[in-house]
Amino acid sequence: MNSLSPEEQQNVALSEFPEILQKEEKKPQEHHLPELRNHGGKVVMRMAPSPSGPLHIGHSRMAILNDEYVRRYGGELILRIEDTNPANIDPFAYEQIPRDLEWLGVRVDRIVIQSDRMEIYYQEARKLIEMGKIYACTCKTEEFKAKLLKSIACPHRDQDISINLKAFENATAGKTKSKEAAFVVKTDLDHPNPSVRDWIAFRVLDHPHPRHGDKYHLYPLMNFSVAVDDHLLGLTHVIRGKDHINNTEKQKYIFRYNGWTLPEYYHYGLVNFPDVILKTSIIKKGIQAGQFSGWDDIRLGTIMAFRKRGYRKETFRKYWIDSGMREIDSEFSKEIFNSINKSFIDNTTPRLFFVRNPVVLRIDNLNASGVDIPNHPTNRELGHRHYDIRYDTRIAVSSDDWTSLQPGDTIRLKDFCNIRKTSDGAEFAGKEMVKGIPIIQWVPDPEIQFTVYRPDGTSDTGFVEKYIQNGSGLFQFERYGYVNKGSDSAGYFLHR
RNA sequence: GCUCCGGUGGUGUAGCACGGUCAAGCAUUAGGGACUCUCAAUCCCCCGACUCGGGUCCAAAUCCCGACCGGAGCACCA
Repeated sequence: MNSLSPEEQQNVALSEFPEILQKEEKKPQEHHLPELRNHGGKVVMRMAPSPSGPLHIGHSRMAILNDEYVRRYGGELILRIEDTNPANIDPFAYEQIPRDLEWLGVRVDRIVIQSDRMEIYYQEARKLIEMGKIYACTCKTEEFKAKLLKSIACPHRDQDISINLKAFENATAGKTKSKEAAFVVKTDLDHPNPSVRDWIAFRVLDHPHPRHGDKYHLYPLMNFSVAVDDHLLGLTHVIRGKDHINNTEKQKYIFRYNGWTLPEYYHYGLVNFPDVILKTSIIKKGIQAGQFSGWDDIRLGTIMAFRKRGYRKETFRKYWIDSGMREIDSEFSKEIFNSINKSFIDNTTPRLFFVRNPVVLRIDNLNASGVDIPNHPTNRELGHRHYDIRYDTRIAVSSDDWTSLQPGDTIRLKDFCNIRKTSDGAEFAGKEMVKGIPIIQWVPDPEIQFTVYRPDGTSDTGFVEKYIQNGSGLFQFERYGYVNKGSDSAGYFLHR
């Protein structure tokens, strides 16, 4: 069977086992996301990154999952920038996050910045204080924790509402010192999970905010502002990482006290990214120390870095849709990701020869006047490139190829001619294709030095064809890999 | 330690809500082959999994219990 050509194989299958082919025609097995619960028509969804830095590959999952569902059902996708911790903000992120999302093809309908909504959180807090659901606590952090661990109420828990209100006004007015007071949501002191018992909703913090300077002194913690916004923004479904499961439990108390309807929650499993640098704190330090060139350093796992290397946005989407929304933790597969990416680029990417660690040869008796090389093995639309060849044209090959040969060995310069290695150089060995001999890439009249930077921090340098100057974007360097051109002399390695 | 969640081939998943059509599908990787002036693409073939032990049932990957393993959270980060 294997000795037949593909068409012959097809024919045999067709005549002898028609049911096999029919079966395959049934469905191309497109992966798709499950239906959402209670999605009565339109949905309102959100993604909520903190502006500690640009988005990375991990964020892309949440962005694409949410975007996919809003596209499917219609509705609204909100980008909510969660900047209620002024100590962990990189102002650059405010502008870069929307750019990252746009590049990913995520359609954001509305941007909400939490620090612009402080008065709303204060208002909601006052309401809950008046309802007796939030109290001001002036315990020391350690005492507070210790008590909760034993399910013991702290002395402030039942103090008069007027005291709590007064404390709140003092705190918002900046009359309270950091750590001197916190505002706590009453939940259930007997809740099995100690972290859900009476959790802190606001903290006093004197740290300048990049957007608001010293205007605010009392900041909501994530669980409070998220709950309030999820309701006020009309969220119908929330999709986020499993690390938020416990937060969901806490947030539900705010919904319950206000009589608000809960959104449907989904939590996808955590993804482990081996060998990918994602932590913004590490990246920041590295950039400051000059170890990384910036947020788009190709050694990083940021969206900017993937983009710089030439990945297609479609790859992110397909990868995350394929991964689904299961709650199991998983490992990011670079192999699958790259394979998906290749399927998007292969047919439209022009080929070029690149010889790293080059050896420049003069070929004795070179008998040719010119050569045309196709830019793609099957896609004719990409045309071809032409070189004039003289008897003394110098030719570069990769030493990786050349040094493995013995004098007398013959190889073929792809799409051109055969050469034979001699004791001190090379000689012409005919133009006709000889089956079975190795075929290598080559560069005539080598002039253009090119360096390929690789994501592992290494680089390769050699000669590339001069036609690199005529194009931009992606090339496939034959037998080497895909490279995204940065300039006429350097580029970034994408994948094989 | 406590709380919660989860365990399908090397990797990513489908199936599990309503047990039989699943001696388990797809993709990727590894291997073999066809084709090919790339060690690419394409095509064909092939290796490979329901964590374990009990239970319910005519029938369990699917339901129940236990064990084991893994993950997350554990309070002034998001």
